[in-house]
Order: sequence, then C-alpha cells, then structure tokens
Amino acid sequence: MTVDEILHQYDLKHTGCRKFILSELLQSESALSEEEIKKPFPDLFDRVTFYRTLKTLEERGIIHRIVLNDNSVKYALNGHHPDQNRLHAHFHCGKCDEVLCLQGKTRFDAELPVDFVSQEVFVVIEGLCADCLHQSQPD
Amino acid sequence: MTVDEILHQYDLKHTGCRKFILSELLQSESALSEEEIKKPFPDLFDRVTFYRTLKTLEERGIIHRIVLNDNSVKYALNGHHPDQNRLHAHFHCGKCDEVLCLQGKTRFDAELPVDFVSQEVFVVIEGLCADCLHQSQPD
DNA sequence: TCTATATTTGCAACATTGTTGCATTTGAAA
DNA sequence: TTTCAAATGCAACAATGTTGCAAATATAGA
Repeated sequence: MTVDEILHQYDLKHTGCRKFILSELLQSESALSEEEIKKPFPDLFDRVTFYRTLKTLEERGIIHRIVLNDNSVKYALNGHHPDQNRLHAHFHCGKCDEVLCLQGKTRFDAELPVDFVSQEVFVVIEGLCADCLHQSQPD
Repeated sequence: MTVDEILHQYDLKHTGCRKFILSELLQSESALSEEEIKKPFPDLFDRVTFYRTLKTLEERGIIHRIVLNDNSVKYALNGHHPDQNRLHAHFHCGKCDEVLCLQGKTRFDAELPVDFVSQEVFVVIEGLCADCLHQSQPD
C-alpha cells in the first residue's frame, strides 16, 4: 500500500503534509510522536497544519492516536481489520520510548456494573522491549 | 479512613492543599480531574501548589493518575491492595465523563514478542454508564 | 492547458496544561 | 516559643493544542 493509494482510496487530496505524514508512518515499524514524524524535516510544515492533518487522518480512520500514561501521544497507521473488536492495545518501552501495536495479540475482559456498555477499550502495556532488556541485563 | 489518618500513615504534613485534595477524592465515588477537585473552591490554592501536591500524593502511592484517550487526566485514591498485579483498569463514560476504577474486575493477557517484559498495564474502557445509557434509550 | 473553486496551508494570536526558580509562609518538632 | 525543613504563592516560561483569516494549491471541468 503506497501513500498515494491510501489517499486515493479515502478520497483525500494528495497534499504535501498528508503525503509526508503517511510516508513516515508507512516506513516505521512502531508508532511515532508528532516530533518523531517531523524529525527528518522539522520545519517543512506549520505546526497547525500538522495538527489539522493528523486530525483529518484520524477522523477518516487512516491513523489512530495512542495516548500513553505520561500524557504523550503517538500515531500509527490503522490495520486493515475494518473495525476489529475495538480493542486497541499497545506496548510502550519505558527506556527507548518505542511503541508497538499489538493488534489481535491480546485478550481482555471486564466485569462492568449492570447496564454499563463498553464501546472501545484502550490498553497500554508499559515495560521493556527486548533490546532494552538485554542492554540493562547483559547476558 | 480519614484525611488525617492517611496523611499520618504516610508521614506527610497535614497541609491545607493536601487535606483539601484528599477530602474531595474521599467524598467522590469516581475519579476527578483537577478542575473537578477544585470546583467547590476554585481559587483556594495556587495552580502550581495543586500540581505539586498531586505529584507528591502520586509519588507516595496515595493516589493515581488516569490518562484518558482524549488526553485528559483524572485522579483517584489508591485501593489498599498494596501493589496488586499492576493492572490499572478504568471505565470512562463518554457522555457524563465519569471515571470508575475497576480494581480486580478485569482480566488481561497479551502475547508479547520474545523477551519483551511487561511492567504495568493501563486499561481505559470507553463507553456509557447505566444512567447515560438509560437517558439515551428511554425504556 | 487553463480556469474556477473548494480545500489546504501558513501565520498570528490565544487557550490549556504543566514546570522551574525563588522568596515567603507554615507545620510540627524540640 | 523558637527553629527549620517543607510547603506555598508568584512570576515567568515551556509544551501542546486551537481558532480565525488570508494566501496558496489540488483537482475537476471547460
């Protein structure tokens, strides 16, 4: 899936900021913060344009926001699982700050009070990724 | 458990701001935002004092922060389950904005990549509480 | 290819949330 | 009552996100 294919599929204009953001996210294994997306060309687009573009992409369901427990925000492309079972799970490495989507690799279940309805579930696992684990515990 | 008992137990001075925040949280069924805590006396304490006090209470393990998917933050008293299994689960009603702690009422399990270590898990369930459900679907 | 138009973008200004440094006040121990 | 570390208030700042408006641009149609 290319950037242009995505934009065409969602009937969005192929503008610079959209192509840039989608291109960065496509290239990345993990979810990226605004700063991380911008890193290669920090001042290529205005901050406002960036926010508005991220908002548009999110509203169209092309990307999703991940809010970590320290209030920071990362973005990732949506999988092509239409609207899954609305369980969004991510792993956050507290050392290198990498965020991984865990689509379909988690199970969650809750006993809610009577007549409470669950619409979406957001899970963030805080921990250490393999690289950082090995760095801190050699051998 | 009273405010003074809590402060004494954690060896903290019984200061105005601490007593006020703990008192509000003790009275509340659900988690409260900074604004909601302040509501009865919005200007009783400086904003900085408020933040520093919340930070202290959190560091001591008396309260915990809940970060919702819209970036807003709420606070709640910790249960007296020493350090549980590090699964923090909350329900957030998207209509009335109420947040409920779901201690011990959830099951979660994830298949992480090899050598990834989970330290803490944060879950937010977005949905509708019983009151709001009945309001939107009378009968 | 050129033109028209809705959309996107940049800029300025502002709002909210959170932090730091420092001087003053205060809780509680002696 | 005195003393002093801890807590507080104030000013200033930083990060993150939003709104209004004018200028630039993508693309549909001539």
